[in-house]
Amino acid sequence: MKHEAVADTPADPAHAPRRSDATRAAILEAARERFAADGYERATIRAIARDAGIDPSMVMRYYGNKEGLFTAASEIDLRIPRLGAVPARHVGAVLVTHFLDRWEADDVLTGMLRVGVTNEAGAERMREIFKAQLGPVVAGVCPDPADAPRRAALVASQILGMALARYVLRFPPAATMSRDELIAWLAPTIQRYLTAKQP
Amino acid sequence: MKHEAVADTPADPAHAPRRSDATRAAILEAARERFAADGYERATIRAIARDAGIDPSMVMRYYGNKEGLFTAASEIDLRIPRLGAVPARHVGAVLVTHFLDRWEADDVLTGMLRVGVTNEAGAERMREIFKAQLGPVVAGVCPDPADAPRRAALVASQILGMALARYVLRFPPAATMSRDELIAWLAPTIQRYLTAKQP
DNA sequence: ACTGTAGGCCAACAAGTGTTGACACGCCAG
DNA sequence: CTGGCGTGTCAACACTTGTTGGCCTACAGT
Repeated sequence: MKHEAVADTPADPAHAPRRSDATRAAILEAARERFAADGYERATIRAIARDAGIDPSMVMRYYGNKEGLFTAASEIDLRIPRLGAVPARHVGAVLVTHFLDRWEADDVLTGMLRVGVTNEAGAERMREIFKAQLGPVVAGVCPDPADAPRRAALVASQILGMALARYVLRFPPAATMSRDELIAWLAPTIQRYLTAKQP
Repeated sequence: MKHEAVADTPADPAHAPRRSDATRAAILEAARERFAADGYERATIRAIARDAGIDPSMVMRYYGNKEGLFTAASEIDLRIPRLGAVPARHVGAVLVTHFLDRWEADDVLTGMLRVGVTNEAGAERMREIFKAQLGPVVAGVCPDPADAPRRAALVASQILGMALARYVLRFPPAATMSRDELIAWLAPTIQRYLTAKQP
């Protein structure tokens, strides 16, 4: 309880910059990489601290415990683009392209997937992220907002499935297929899930 | 090295039945459940042994080490049906239906997914299984055998993505959607991946 | 009946885990 | 200058992990 005032939410944007901000950022970056590469259990606090070049006890002081660190490290923005501007017939292709980009931009999404599969807190985090960020976008382009959640789930299943096969499991054909070919195959699927009438 | 003669491959079908076969089976069953529920790291040998009602050291004697146990516990048969008999236009629906059945029959596939995502040996195992069991079936129904691997990867991505969303991550809409509705949505996707001309 | 051996349990090992508390340095306000 | 506080290290804790070796029991072959 001693360091409570220090350890509590650093998310306050109006907070004065602290001298330790660089360390905090280094910890977070190292944590993201380790969680992405190893999953929750095998990503040890000691390894993360070593990567960040500091003592493991600092991680505890700044983030409370391992779960707190994970929570802080897994604040994810899918950065889904506005779909209002793109022609309704192309939203599938735009979405697939975006997710391929997003997945290759950094290893945050791979980490989310690795942790979400073996850790209930990670799974809950994924549900929140997709509900909050993909849900509204789907609701904006599908015919009847009432079945937007179902359509979003279908879209998520295909997007996540491809990411799983290509970036995590590394199925040879999925991992080596060209980006354009992949888009050509997946875009119609996503398009149909988004806009086709209920089968 | 002492028990080498006992610990070596029990897969030999012409082997005399041993008194310990019941114990071996109990260990394997407990291991499958634990791996499925907890993933590789959190499924401890001690917990598996407790479930099987024996001492942890027995696991070591019969399966060498944890990885050997996993190898033995993850011999998986997808039980994909012969598609030669079904009309070419229905293979998508048949395949989706089968995989939903197979996934709900036991928790072996969920375990495979949980372990494959965080463990390289598990990933390799998944690649083998899908290549050996899904590959030939796809090659049998798709127009040009040359691009069968790509089509199989696409099929796998959608199948695994749905299993991930529905059975592992438990996305609310994906987990609660009715089986028939799910088939109606997914079957055309699989059908297209299998038989449509290259886009 | 006797003996070897397979089946099983117990206790322990070394290593690694998350986590904690005490202590040292250096900055900044008073 | 001096005190307090933020930043950081060190050493240790209690615990769990995979794994090992010794010992006991009971069955099977002779």
